[in-house]
Amino acid sequence: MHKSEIKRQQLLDAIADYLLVNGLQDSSLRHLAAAIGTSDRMLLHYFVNKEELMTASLNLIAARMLSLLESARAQPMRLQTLLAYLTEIVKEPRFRPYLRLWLELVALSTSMDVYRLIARQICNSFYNWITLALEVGQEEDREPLAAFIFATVEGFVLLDALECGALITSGLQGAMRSTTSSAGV
Amino acid sequence: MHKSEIKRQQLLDAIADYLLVNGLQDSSLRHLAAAIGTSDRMLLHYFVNKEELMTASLNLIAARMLSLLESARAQPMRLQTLLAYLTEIVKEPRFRPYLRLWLELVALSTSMDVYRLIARQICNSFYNWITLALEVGQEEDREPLAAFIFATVEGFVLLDALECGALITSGLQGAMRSTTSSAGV
DNA sequence: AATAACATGTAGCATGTGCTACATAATTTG
DNA sequence: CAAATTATGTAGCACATGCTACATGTTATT
Repeated sequence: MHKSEIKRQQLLDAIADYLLVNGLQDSSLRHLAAAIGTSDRMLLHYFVNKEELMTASLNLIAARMLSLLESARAQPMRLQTLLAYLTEIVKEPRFRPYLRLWLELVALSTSMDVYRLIARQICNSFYNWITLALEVGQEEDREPLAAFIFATVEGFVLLDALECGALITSGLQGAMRSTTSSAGV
Repeated sequence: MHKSEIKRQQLLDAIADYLLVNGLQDSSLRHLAAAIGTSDRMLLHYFVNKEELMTASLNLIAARMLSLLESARAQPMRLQTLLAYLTEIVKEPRFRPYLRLWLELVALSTSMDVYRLIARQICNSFYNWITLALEVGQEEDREPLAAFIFATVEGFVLLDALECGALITSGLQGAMRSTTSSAGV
């Protein structure tokens, strides 16, 4: 790998860190550059324009996120256990920044094409992860239940962003009740 | 009500419409003004600054949303029925713009203080609405189940923004299975 | 060592944005 | 009707942003 390639990767890494902490709003070239100790001039030396920079950074973030997910893989679990497990994970400091950024990506993807692709990609990573992490009685239940868990957990991510911790706790409790007995029927 | 108050309300109404269609990204004073047939100069004549304008518009949107929710109220339903009902509602054209905007509000609220308050407010409207729309066997189940429904439906909103219709359908199906039998235990 | 390729700094342009200053038309009010 | 208040236009400022031009140092290649 050429030296410039290495430098490029270092820049991307630093930018990814910045975006995870600060979100996508305060990410002008000058801000980014200042935060990682370089200049806007340099960023445009290593990337053809801002769009390429952002795409590359977000792809890196998506990749990191995927490996984070993989590192959190355990034995397949039943619906209830998996839900509780994911609810805990969602609140972990190492996951939260990624989930926040993902939320922002989804929200922005409706009006900014650049973000849609990556948001979808991360969406698929999540869904696939859940699909494999789920232990089901009948195989035909797997995909629907995974999608259901996915939605519920994403709802928790959203509530977490609003700092509605109480609602999450209560919500998980609700999920438990609704899935143990026939409480909801 | 003074004439200028009326005009102010008309402007707010038009701006609310614009925001619901175009989101919060392309909402510079000049854009807003052009879209509703006036000038940035006029907007700053009726509002002290952009922040006040946005706050007022978003409050109006929140109020509209609340009355939309009220108009969708029906007899209290059991968990499963309510989930299916809400899943339908989420996709309705008259609701979708509000949900999209709400998603954007939540995503931005982590980095922009202005939006946090309104996002929380709408959050509470939703939750309260669900709480009352739910029919439970035991009263102690109400709040947890409401929070659970809330999270799941918000997850659907998020998936809807990504145009993952298939996942929503599948997810609802999963919710059905998990709440009817002991599939998940 | 000479030359080419790359790295980095300084300055600036074009555009967009929130907002203001100053002026004039329109309307209300005494 | 005169005066005061309100509405609206035009111009522009100050700042941020993506990006470019030009120059100069720095490293690599022959």
